[in-house]
Amino acid sequence: MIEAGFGVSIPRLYAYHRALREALAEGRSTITSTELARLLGESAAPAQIRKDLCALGALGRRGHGYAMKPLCTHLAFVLGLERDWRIVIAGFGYLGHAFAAFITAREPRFSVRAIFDASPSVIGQEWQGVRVSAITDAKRVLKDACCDIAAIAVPAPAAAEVADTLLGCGIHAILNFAPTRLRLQRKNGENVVVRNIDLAGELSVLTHRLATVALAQIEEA
Amino acid sequence: MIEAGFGVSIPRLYAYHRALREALAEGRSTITSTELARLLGESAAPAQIRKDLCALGALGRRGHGYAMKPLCTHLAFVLGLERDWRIVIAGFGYLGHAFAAFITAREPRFSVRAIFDASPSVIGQEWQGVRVSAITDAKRVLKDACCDIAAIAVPAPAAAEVADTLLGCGIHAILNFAPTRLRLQRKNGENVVVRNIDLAGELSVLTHRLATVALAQIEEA
DNA sequence: AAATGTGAAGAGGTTCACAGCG
DNA sequence: CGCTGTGAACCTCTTCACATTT
Repeated sequence: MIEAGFGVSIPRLYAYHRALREALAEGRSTITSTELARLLGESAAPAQIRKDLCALGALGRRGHGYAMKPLCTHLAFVLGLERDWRIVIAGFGYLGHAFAAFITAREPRFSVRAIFDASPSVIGQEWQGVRVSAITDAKRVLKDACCDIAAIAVPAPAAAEVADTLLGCGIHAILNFAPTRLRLQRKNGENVVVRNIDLAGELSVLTHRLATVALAQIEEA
Repeated sequence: MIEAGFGVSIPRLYAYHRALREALAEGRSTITSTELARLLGESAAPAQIRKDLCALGALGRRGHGYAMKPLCTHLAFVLGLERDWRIVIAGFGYLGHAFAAFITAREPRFSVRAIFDASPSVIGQEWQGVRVSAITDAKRVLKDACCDIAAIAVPAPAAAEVADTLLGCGIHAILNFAPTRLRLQRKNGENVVVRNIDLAGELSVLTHRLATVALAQIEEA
């Protein structure tokens, strides 16, 4: 029914979903592609929105626009956001902490069920009722916690090994904050999803632009 | 000399730079596009690397490969990483803290020079010698601190206003962690560069894939 | 012989423009 | 008449294949 590579960008669908959720709170019941585009800002084109939504099945009424509530529900379904998800966090420094706090506060359908850290001073502590364990206990802890998604927020050198351990425990989705492209040996054909969040890489885009603009201005003068 | 949109992806250049820096530590002095691709993992193709590097000016020797040190230096120059950069952090919760700790520990050329927060209990505290101020003091604080790049780690509703304030104080580059696409009124033609880091959006890519795979398996059976 | 530099082919995603419906 | 749905044009980025150079 729903294919993986059907030419729609998932982050974009998520943006639609978020905008709709916010607009729904204001009591509107129907919306056009043009209005939705305006909500999303300059980056969005109406034609793009129509094409995306159309790819999920015709959800609009010509001449009227889209019924917001069904659309929002359907987007949530496609994005997998109508389910609850259990998260394991590997690396409970500031970043792991920040991520835990973020999803707990903001995304009610995500819950942190397991936490790992390498530091003996952190192991044994509790966060919101979840005990921090050593990664060597991963197998035992995850058998009970039954997590779907892992967030890796450990130092770069440890990331690859931690990722392999987690995959071995049945994790199939990874959000990787460590500044390394994880190269996972995709054993026995299981498919694993990884998203990398590369802070230093993003920063370098900014510095590149700043440096380039500065150069251009010098040249101009 | 260096153009902005010359068909090269900056994150990719940054990945090359990082890989080279790591490889340099091992004492090699020359590297081929194929070897570099192997260092980067499955995502990289030798032809792509050659094309990218070629676009920066011919830096290799046919039959031999690329001299690593000059290449690394040149990449750093293009990325703007040979300069020092001053960072202001808006929002000093876990995420702001995590970002501050990350760049301080890992990126010697980036330094946190100003911190803002809305909470009275945080304002007045110090972090590594930097005092946390109220955003209302932005003008005064930033006049002294002279920052280049802002990281916005405040709650979504506050993000747009904070961003505008910072732009008004001469900031031209923003790393935005708030789950909102910032719509900046680009006043008087100044160009501002924004990178969004959308944790919830990245998560939704994972949930989408997990949900889709689960569906496919049900269908199979 | 070996690996770069690069035009040409290809793939993927975006925008256009208009037919089709309500 | 208004807005969706959608094939076609378009554009950007990636991959291929080979001429070129050391």
